[in-house]
Amino acid sequence: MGGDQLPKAYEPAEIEAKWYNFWESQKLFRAEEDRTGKEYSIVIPPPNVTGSLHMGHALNNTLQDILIRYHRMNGYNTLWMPGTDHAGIATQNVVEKQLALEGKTREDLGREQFIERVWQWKEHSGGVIINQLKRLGCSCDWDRERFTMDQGLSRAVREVFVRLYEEGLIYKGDYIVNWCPRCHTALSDLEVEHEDSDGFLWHIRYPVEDSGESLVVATTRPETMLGDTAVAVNPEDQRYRHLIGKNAILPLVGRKLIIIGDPIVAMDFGTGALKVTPSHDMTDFELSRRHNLDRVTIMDTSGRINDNGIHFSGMDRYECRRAIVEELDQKGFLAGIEKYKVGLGRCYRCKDVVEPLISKQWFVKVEPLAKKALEAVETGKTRIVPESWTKTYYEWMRNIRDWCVSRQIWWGHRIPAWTCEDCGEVIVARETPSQCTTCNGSRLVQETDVLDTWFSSALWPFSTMGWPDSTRLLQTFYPTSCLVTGFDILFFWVARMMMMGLKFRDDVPFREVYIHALVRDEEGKKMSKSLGNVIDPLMVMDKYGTDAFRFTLAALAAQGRDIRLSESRIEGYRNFMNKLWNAARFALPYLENSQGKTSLDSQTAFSLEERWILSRLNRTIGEVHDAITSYRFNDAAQALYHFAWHEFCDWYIEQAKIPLNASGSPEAARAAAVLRHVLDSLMRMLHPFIPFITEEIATKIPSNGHTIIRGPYPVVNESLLDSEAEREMNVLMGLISSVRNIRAEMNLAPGKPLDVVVFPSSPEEGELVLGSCLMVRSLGKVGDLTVHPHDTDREPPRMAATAVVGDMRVFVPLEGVVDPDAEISRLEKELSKIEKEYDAVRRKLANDAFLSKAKPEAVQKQRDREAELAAKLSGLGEGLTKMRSLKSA
RNA sequence: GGGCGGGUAGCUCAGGGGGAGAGCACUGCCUUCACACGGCAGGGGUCGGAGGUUCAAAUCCUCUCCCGCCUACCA
Repeated sequence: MGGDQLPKAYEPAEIEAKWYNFWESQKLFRAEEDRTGKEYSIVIPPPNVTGSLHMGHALNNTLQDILIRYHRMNGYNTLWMPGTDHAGIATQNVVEKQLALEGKTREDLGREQFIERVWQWKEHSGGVIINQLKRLGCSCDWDRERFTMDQGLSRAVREVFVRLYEEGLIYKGDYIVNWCPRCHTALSDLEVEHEDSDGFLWHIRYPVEDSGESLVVATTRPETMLGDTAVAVNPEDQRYRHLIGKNAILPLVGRKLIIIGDPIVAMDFGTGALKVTPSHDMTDFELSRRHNLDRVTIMDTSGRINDNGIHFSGMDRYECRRAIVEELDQKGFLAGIEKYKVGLGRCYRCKDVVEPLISKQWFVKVEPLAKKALEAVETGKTRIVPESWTKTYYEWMRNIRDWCVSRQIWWGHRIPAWTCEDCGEVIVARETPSQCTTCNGSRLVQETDVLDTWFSSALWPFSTMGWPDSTRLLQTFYPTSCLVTGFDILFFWVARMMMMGLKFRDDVPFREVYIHALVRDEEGKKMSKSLGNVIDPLMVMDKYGTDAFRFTLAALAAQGRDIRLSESRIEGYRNFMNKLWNAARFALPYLENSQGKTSLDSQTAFSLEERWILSRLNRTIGEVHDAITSYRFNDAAQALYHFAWHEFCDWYIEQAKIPLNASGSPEAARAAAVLRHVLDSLMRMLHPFIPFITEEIATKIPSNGHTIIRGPYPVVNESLLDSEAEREMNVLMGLISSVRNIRAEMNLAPGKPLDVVVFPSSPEEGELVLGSCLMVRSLGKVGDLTVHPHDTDREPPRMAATAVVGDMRVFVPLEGVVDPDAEISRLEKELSKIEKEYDAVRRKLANDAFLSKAKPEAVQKQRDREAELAAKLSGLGEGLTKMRSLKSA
């Protein structure tokens, strides 16, 4: 034995690298598109090419890998489709920052050169995150890696755009959109982050023409008054209704503003009068459509006041605000200022304050698409887990608004639309047209806008599989089995994939969506670079190993709750890895010749301890299976942790040392066979969670072959479930624990053997203890173990510590060893605890209402408990009485 | 304004109508031939607050107070 020279502590680094290289080089992650049978597929939420692995990725991809590895081991033809997203604005910003360091702007380079530069950057450092995913152990089918801007996906994007356009589901028009003055592009509603910030509500007096009256309006953005074209009041408002139809005069500018009545105006907010600035406010834009109002744009795309801004023109928006307020004040138009929490919209990429601005944009008409996406979830074609998110999904789908898909940036899918400079015809086509379809002119100019990044992401489940071609891959793996994602992109991505999948594949993109929590810091804040509260997953993997990290994430991934990651938790699971490692270090030397000698099917041959561990093993297999298939990763992790550490290591291995050391005996061979089976099953069960250490250990088990990555995954063997063995082991473990407790509480030396006398409550129990006396003596450090026959007169030892296990009495004779006071206080402590419980149970059983109304099982349970507690009380009570009398004697 | 989730041991979190759980931290003993990243034995909680339903409530209902998130055209 001991041929293996395993290090005492598990050292992950080398083992992780070794196995990942092996798996990848042997193509063990490969999906077989031509194999029919049961399939399981997941498309990865493509990380941004700009990205480096953060906690969100780590969690997301660990969970996917668990599902993928689990199904692969269970014999499924498994596809995990990997890839990255071009991340339009984000990536463009990164490269622009690099240019800024060289003192250049993208305009200096020009569009073509700039895009070339982004591609260079992408080729050069865009793969970082892929390597980090490999480091995490992700078993993606890397040969199929895709990129949202590669040729195939670009083709899919154009195909979708053209078809939607042809069906009238894409249109172009002047609308007010969220505009980022820093990124110089429109943003979708979703790309705007809202926050409350300290601000003011300014009250401004607008004189009413031909009357001595004036209207006071309230606004948080006084600078926009330069673009006012109306004043609105609620038609029900008695204060103002007589003014409707008259004109107000815009201070400083002198423009006439029609006073309109519209129910949108809240009478109880501010002054009840609303200044209307159609070009710079979403609500006001709506009002202008309803009431046919003029629109005056007073700001340019950088947030500066334009030529319509009289003498304020050229000012920055905030500079203008200060100047206007000052001038209004000077000229007596300022009626008041109050402090107010203003809702600000910020660009989700650069955090600059978004400006509502009118511009020409492309929109997707989503209502018809949303309808089907809604139905698909309602009818269960796609199931959202946890279910609570379905409500959120419905809510959004029902109130969905058209999707602004054009972006005024350079990096992305350029919109496949051309305008004829001769006749003005707009041509939308899959391929670049050479001449105008209307006038045959050849002066065609392509649209400069690109598409929202999420447009291509929306096609991801089928574009990655070769669509619009009808490929084998699509036929085999679409719809995918599951999508794993965070709720932060439920609308951005999940909802849109649903719409596009149903539209273009006539089927849902995935049968299930598992929505996991967000990883937050210890204070519950979202981890982000700008907050400086990130825990770097790469650092964690370096320090604790990938397996420990993955197991932590799985253990914390309870449904419907955010994860607050703390390093101490990871450390705890690192220790678990070490525990597994050392269990293997112990076991492996015994397994050299164990295979084949004992069949695990012949239950009768096993010892009680073996029947017990095999039963517990199979129950755990069942629990883990249930947990994984219902996305309760934390339950699976906990069941495995508990079984491995507190059943297998703490009890089974400790006990197995006895037969194993009787080398050459049949008991030794059988114990080795069981040890081998349990260790092997445990590694296989754990493999989806912690692939590296389990592969290392499992492949060291003699005759196991080269890898467990393709399974099989353990399945429950019903014939090994053994409630009787579990019950009996509980008695024995209770007995051993009670001896240990006496030893510890009475400060007896840990190494000192204690004699133990047992009064069993039945002949069977006596045989049970005798049958396992080796284990009891070894694990309890027992010297002489005396089991009194059940049916004889039994006199407890004169001076002994007492314990009760079930109905069994346990005595540890302590004549001359210890002060009775120690035993008295130990018993008193124990008794007071039990008495409290006992009283509660008796009160319950004395309650007629309980007896008559409660379920019979519940009553019986309480009766059983009462009996058990009574036995304990009387046993311990007797011991106490005796000890007291001995003391006084 | 609307919606969702959460407030359980010092910390991080499970549980979700009938005996309050885990990990870490803590206390005591132990360097026993797999593991001190360990073993054994312990201590610790009126389950945010108030009502209600029930024989029985941490768990269900109502109200309430905090915390977080999503969403919204009260400027």
